[in-house]
Amino acid sequence: MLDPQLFKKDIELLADRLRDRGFALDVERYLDLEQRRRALQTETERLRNERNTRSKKIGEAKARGEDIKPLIDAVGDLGARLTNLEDELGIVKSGLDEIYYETPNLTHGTVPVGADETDNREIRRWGRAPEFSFQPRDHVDVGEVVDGMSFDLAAKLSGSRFVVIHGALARLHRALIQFMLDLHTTRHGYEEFYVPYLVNRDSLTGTGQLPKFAEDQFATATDDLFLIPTAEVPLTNTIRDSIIDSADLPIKLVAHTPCFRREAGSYGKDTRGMIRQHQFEKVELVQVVDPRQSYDALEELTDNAETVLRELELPYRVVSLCTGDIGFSAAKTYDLEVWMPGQQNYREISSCSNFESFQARRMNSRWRNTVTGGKEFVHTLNGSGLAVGRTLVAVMENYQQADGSIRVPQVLRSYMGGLEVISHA
RNA sequence: GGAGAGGUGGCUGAGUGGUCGAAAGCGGCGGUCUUGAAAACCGUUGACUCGAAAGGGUCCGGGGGUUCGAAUCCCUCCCUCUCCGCCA
Repeated sequence: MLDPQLFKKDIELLADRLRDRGFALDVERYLDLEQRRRALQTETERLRNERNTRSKKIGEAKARGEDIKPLIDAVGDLGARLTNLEDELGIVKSGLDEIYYETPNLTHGTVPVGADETDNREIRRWGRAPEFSFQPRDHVDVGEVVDGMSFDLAAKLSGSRFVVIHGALARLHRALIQFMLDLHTTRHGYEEFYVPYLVNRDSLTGTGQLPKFAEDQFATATDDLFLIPTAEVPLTNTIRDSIIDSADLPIKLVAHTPCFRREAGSYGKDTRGMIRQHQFEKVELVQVVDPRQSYDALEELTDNAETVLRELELPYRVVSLCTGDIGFSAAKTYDLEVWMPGQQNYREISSCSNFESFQARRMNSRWRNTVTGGKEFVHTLNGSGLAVGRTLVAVMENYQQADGSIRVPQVLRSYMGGLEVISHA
């Protein structure tokens, strides 16, 4: 949520800035609602004041033992008028809330302006694409050769966009998780968290998935709970409705969780393999910081995620998402894209964002500024460190050998009982 | 799932229809005393919101209701605790 003052002070300027990211702010509707809100609120508060004053007088008169009947009669239909006004005000306010909660964040000045992903800016590249003396397979074929991955079996159990992994490949998948968690907790200063995978409406609203993106969430039928689309939701919401001591900043959290996404509207996209699944594992990094440090924190967090790829010796590039491609809640986002030999292309494997105070305002998460003494909104950040399923895919494709076997990356061997090559799951 | 007890300010906790945004204690802040500190004593101390200010409004788990008036009464949901049942 943006600062409502931005709407009040100069709505046209705001609308103009939001246009960069392809969002059409309904200025007319806002102005109409805000004008009515003002009038209704003033009148409602005036009537409440009158009711409060009269009621207090009745109480005083009763205490003195006077006849209060005439005073009660004099109140008349004040209560009914007030109820009507309050109802009307409530409707206008929920209209305004809709605007506030469904308006995306403003982007940072360094974010490239553009319409779609073709306007994203490449920041840097690391590593060199491996050269093969044979035609490299994609991960589906590699998985078939080592017999460790089944989409048919998953379809029988659940449907499309699921996978069953077994044997040594399943262990490799688990090794990636352990490796990532150990790296971030021992070298990057994050505290490991175990969190619920089902969260309530308030949590999803806090981080920005609701109300606008309800169709992307898996919801339970009888309880108002949702499967988390990312550990960002439970991790970031740990600071909801709280005031943080400045000495406790920055807060750096990491968790491994499954992530559940309906992938509504991506029916024709990435249907082959395990690139886009309804369920996947992710190790997520979250930082809560002093607003003055949030852009330094974004660089640090991005580097934390990159370190995973460098340690795994997977070639990648860093891309700054443009205004037309950046997510709803983010002020600035770096995507990490890993080289996929099977597709001869870079594919997103991590997304690192600074949300500035957008989530903090929704969550009412503040810190006590020791200099000014005031309570101010914190800045929140998060990033995948990394998406485990896609990392498995990247390892399978980059480490494949002519016979279809997979070399185990050096840093993972201790997690694999010393295994160096997976030739059959 | 069944039975019961609760949810009040940073914390503990009083308050069962009216001058209650709320006693008291603890904690915090300021002061007196002290070389300094502790103790003691005195004072002070909730949040949000509208307003230039004066001042107004809202908030006693969430939502709804009764009433001129609700922390207090009623309904409903959520959460915590105790006992029983079930269970990884």
